[in-house]
Amino acid sequence: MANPSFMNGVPELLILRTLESGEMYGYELVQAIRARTNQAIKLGEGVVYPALHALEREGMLKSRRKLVNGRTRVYYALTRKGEKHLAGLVRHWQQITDAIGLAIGGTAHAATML
Amino acid sequence: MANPSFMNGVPELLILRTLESGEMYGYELVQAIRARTNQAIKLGEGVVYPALHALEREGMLKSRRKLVNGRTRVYYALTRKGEKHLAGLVRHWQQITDAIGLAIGGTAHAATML
DNA sequence: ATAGATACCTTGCCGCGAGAGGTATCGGCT
DNA sequence: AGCCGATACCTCTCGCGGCAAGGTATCTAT
Repeated sequence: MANPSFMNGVPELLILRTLESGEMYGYELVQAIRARTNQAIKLGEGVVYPALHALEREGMLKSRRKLVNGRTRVYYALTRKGEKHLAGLVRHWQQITDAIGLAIGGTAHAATML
Repeated sequence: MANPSFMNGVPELLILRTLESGEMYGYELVQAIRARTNQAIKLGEGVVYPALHALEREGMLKSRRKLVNGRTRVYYALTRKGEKHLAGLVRHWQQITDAIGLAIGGTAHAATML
């Protein structure tokens, strides 16, 4: 409860970051993330939609409904609060990966990577 | 079961990688990881010990008991299988972080540098 | 003697992420 | 007309990883 496993919140991070380039709707977001990560990370709708709802509930996002071709789309956009939150998440993620990269990369012998 | 949340297995990775520089016992491992990550990542004993047992069960590690100063220590060392497994984990982790770094780093402008 | 470090271990909880399933509309194919 | 795949939204439940907390025992220093 206090420490939600230092590794969590990546989907949240990805969603928020992707939304930084402009408002998007859920379905679009799912594919955008897939594309942005070169298919390496595929968040399903079962991850994205609930996250979107939670994020909006917390005031990180605001939504507006739009009717396009008879289909309803719900566009989400970052709020100021969401932007600040995102900055923190990015910083945190960078810390984590730096730390792990340190532990993984540099030890006794240099890795023969790349 | 098929896809155990692309983010999992980091403790496992850290443990295996730390063990690469030589055999260690659980308690030592906990502190070593703490130190190697500059206190950024602190795996508790409740994470490390079960992981160690599982890893041994799977043949990634082998252990030997050693008596030092009247205290029992269980030293764990990588097996060949463990080494191969570790290599895979590292590769996978690099993919993930590259992908996320790509999505996070390059906002609008593509970062497909060669 | 008491407390803290060393060293091992297990239990139970919980939240995240994933899959599967559900509704509905649109377009293309036959 | 009928069908299917893509588009677009949603929710439920399950599994499991990671964590805190708790439990045992020995050694050392006060």
